[in-house]
Amino acid sequence: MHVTFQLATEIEAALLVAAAAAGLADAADFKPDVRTAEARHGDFQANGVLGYAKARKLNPRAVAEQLVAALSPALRDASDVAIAGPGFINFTLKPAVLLAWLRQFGTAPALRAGAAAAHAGQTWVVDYSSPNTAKQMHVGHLRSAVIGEAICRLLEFTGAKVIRDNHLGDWGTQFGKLIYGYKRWADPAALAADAIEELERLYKLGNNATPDGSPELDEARAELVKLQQGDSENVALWQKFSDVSLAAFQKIYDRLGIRFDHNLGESFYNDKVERIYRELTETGLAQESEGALVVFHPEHPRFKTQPFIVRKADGASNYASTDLATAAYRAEHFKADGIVVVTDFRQADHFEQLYLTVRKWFAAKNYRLPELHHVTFGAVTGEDGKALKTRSGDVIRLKALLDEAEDRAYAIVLEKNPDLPEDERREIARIVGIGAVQYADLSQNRSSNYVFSWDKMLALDGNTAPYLLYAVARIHSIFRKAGVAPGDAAAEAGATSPETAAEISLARKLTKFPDAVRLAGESLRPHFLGLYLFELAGEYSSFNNADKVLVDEPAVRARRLLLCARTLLLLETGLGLLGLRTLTRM
RNA sequence: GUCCCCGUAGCUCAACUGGAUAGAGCACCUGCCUUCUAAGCAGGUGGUUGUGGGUUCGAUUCCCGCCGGGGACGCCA
Repeated sequence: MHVTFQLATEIEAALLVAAAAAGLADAADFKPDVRTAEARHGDFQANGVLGYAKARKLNPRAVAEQLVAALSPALRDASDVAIAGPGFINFTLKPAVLLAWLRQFGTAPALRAGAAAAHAGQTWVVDYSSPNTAKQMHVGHLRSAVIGEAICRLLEFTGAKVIRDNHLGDWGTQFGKLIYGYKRWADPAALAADAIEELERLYKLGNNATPDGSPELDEARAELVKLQQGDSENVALWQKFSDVSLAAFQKIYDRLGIRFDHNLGESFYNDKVERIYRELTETGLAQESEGALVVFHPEHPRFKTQPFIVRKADGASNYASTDLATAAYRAEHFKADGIVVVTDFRQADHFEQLYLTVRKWFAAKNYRLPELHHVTFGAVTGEDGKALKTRSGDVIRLKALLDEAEDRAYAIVLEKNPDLPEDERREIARIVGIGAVQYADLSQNRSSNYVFSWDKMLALDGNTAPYLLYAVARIHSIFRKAGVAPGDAAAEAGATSPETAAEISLARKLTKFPDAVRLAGESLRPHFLGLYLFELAGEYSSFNNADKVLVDEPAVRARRLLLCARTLLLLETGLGLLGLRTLTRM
């Protein structure tokens, strides 16, 4: 039997054929709207009949009956078809079809090939994490990094060439103060021990020593001017700041499984802004206002009066100028088909103005316009809704958060599995602890603020990474005991179609993986995949509890081993797409 | 003042972008380990989806008005 990766798409196509065959009035306008259904209704449901019938003042159930009568024999053989409610068409796949799908998409390459159609041949630039240099990363930097990496992996899996670009905050007035502090108070021993810690201290000293209106502030500004004019000493210092910062960031990124292709920060675009001023002016988009160069958007309720300032009155560039230059660079140099920027929601206005401007600018110059996306999330705050602080008043550092996560996970491992070797306990603690932190951000879809809580971030019960990892570990355990590798062809050879309620329920869930990946990829919301994996792990756990795998009957054993192998494949693949590592034992 | 986001069970969150009886976890209660890992499974208690209208076959979802929380609004990024 032939099955496709996206069964929903296959059913949708069959319904379109049926619409034409049934002679529906303007059948070409009929949109089947097939989606995954709640299990009690079937595997997939077509909702399109309702809207179609309503627009033409037809009885939706009668239209549904016409369509069902005209369905291809292949689809009628493959599924139970039922008309329900006001006019839904429900499709429940037969066990033999479930088995066929599981056999056809039984390997990682097969899954990847099936999913790759969505963004095949496209190049996407993803801009995420983007911390400021010379400062430690804190918990506020976590979400962009975790969500951004998951989006990268989803885009790659769905066929795109992904360019990971860390748009560092590595330019601006703060460097004058940092250089001022560095030249006076730098402690070589502290720099050697923990460079970024020392840079933070020097920045604070520099900042405190240069209050508004002071001659010290003029000196700090002079340092900045020297840097901008290419003074060799200051440029060398700036380079050193960048180097030690990136090295420190990479230690965090390594723990999160992140590696950037480029670190093109604001400094990279600093000399690419003249063109922006010129082209925005010559296309009539920008105008002088109070000495600055600004863009208004007359069609917009607020941006018709709220300016997008692309050049300051003193002639200097700002965030807007470099972001415009960045968009052009990504479109032209990387030939991006899509650009994704991941930041917290407070920058929503800025990006709305930016993208409005880019669209008009590119249209006026006849440049090829990539898809432009701003992926937002809520800010991380303390219990009081204000910026997050520890008891001592400092922000919580990302390193401390990850350390704490591993420590808590280690304590649980010691309690649950004291007999494992120490090395393995540590490895489990790393994967479970970091995974819990990642999943805390990937399991929810909220643009409201995120109130930080250690217990929430490091929760190990319920809808968390450990629950998913535990299901993975249990499946590995079964294969260890069976003495075969997951996916072993001989072990699965005699598999029959799923039969028991738990087998069928699990098999049905497995076939929904493509829909979860599609949904998460198209909407750039990884939590849809997280939700699916959680539900899949739940189905597996129920199955694991209800049906013993390693039984004597060869056909039953084979089909259950197949179900285990596919569950493992999809859980490991899916968790990998979210950026989590998995275990074989825990 | 203008505009944006958010408000769902005691708590933390879902709800496939308008679909069917709004679902999970935590907490609380009842069962299940001589049986592939109990970091688990089965079940129970818990809802006027902030609020009042509107749109329609159908609204947590869209529109309007309130209430509450957060945010952005001319030279920071």
